[in-house]
Amino acid sequence: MAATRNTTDAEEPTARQQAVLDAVLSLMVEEGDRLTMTAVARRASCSKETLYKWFGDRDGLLAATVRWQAARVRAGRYDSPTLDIATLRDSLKGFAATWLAVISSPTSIALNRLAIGHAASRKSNLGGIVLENGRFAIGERFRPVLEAGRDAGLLAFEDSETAFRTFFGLVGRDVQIRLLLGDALTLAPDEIERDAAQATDQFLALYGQAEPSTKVLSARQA
Amino acid sequence: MAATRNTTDAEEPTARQQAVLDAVLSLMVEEGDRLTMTAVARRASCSKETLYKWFGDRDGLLAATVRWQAARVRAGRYDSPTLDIATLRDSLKGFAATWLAVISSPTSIALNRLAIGHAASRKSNLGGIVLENGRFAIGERFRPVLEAGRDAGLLAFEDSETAFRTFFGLVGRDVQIRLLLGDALTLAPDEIERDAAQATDQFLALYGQAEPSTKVLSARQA
DNA sequence: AAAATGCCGTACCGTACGTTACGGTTCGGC
DNA sequence: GCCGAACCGTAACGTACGGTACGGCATTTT
Repeated sequence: MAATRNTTDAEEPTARQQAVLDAVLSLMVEEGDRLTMTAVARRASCSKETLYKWFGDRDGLLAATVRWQAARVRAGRYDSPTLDIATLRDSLKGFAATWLAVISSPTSIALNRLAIGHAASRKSNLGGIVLENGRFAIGERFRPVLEAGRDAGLLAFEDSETAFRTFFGLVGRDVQIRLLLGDALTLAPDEIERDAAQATDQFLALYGQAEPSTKVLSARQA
Repeated sequence: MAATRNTTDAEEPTARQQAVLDAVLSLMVEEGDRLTMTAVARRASCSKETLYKWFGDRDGLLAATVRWQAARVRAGRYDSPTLDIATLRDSLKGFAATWLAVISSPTSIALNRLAIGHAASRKSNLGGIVLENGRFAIGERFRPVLEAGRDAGLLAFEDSETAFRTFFGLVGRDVQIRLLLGDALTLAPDEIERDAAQATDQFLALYGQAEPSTKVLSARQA
């Protein structure tokens, strides 16, 4: 209900158009707010007239950019949710690490800032598109993993959505809001791995079926 | 390090100025992006010249508004962290419920959207002010509660900051980002109570010293 | 070869908004 | 009753930016 447009109602952009959208992304990361149509045209070496012909108006360009970036992020796959605890843990940890890497990337930060600023106005919900391709998309891909874990007797929960929201909170904590507000928080790859592992252990301590006492202890450390 | 200005470097605004800042807040909630100086002057029944004399420029007005709202939210007190488990649980749950109520309030949403949009530009970090008075302020007030719990042998953790960040994640989950992006998520007071209780139980299951097996089970349900 | 199409670069228009300036009004002090 | 300060309401200015129009060049089509 949060998004009115799905992600497939527009055909794939041409190579030249993809170059334009990449220019928008780079400009967004570098200049943040100063994302002006003139600047996009200059960066992409195209005319404003072309921008308007291809994307309709500024909001259309931004929406196309969001979808373009979403298609790129959606690359990761997480099938084969096999049945032993080690594999499940790896799947969870992989999810967590991927998600942390995404939300801490400059592109994601700039994109979310833009969408949030847009949500303040009314028109053309970029926020809905971002939600649909970010938070909700990952939840949708996460559900089969959780339910396979439950079917294998490794996890116990009533509602997979609720369980996922807990995992989401354990993984993200205050990272996204701090980055969005401009905090100079940096996440090195090894930190991401460590935080992902901790969140996974904590999640398994809460929802795992196996004897969790040792997991609880290990989950207590940073 | 996230904020360059503290919250006490400006004297208390006069009653008339507070009325102006309240006008800014109400306008922010209603109009979102369309927060124009002319609109503020009209809403507050004052002249633009007065706005500029009192607050310097638009950013000064916004910064004063953020500080004014922060001073209002900071009202809640959480002392007397006594030593039994029931009181500790109540303190945690009270914290969680207050925080959920804050981040889901229209004022907080509008304020954070504004600050995040501002963080995209460079000048005058509203984001830092919001962080300092929101996320970091509550963490600072939370620390004594956690450490009292540890001193009483009820909690086990090495770093109180890390423990708090876990609690933060368990409480907030995806609520704030969804609301900021415009999702039509509503939190009724009884839902807040329930979610706060669940997050508290989950946190105690992870960090509590007492036998956690029953807590783990109760924390599994939504 | 000529016409057409697609696109770049740039100049231009209209508007929204931050900021300033100014005339008129209220009010406390003498 | 008068003065000056503070403040309201509004008009005016400058700029930034979304959107449009147009001339020129290259590639394709007929």
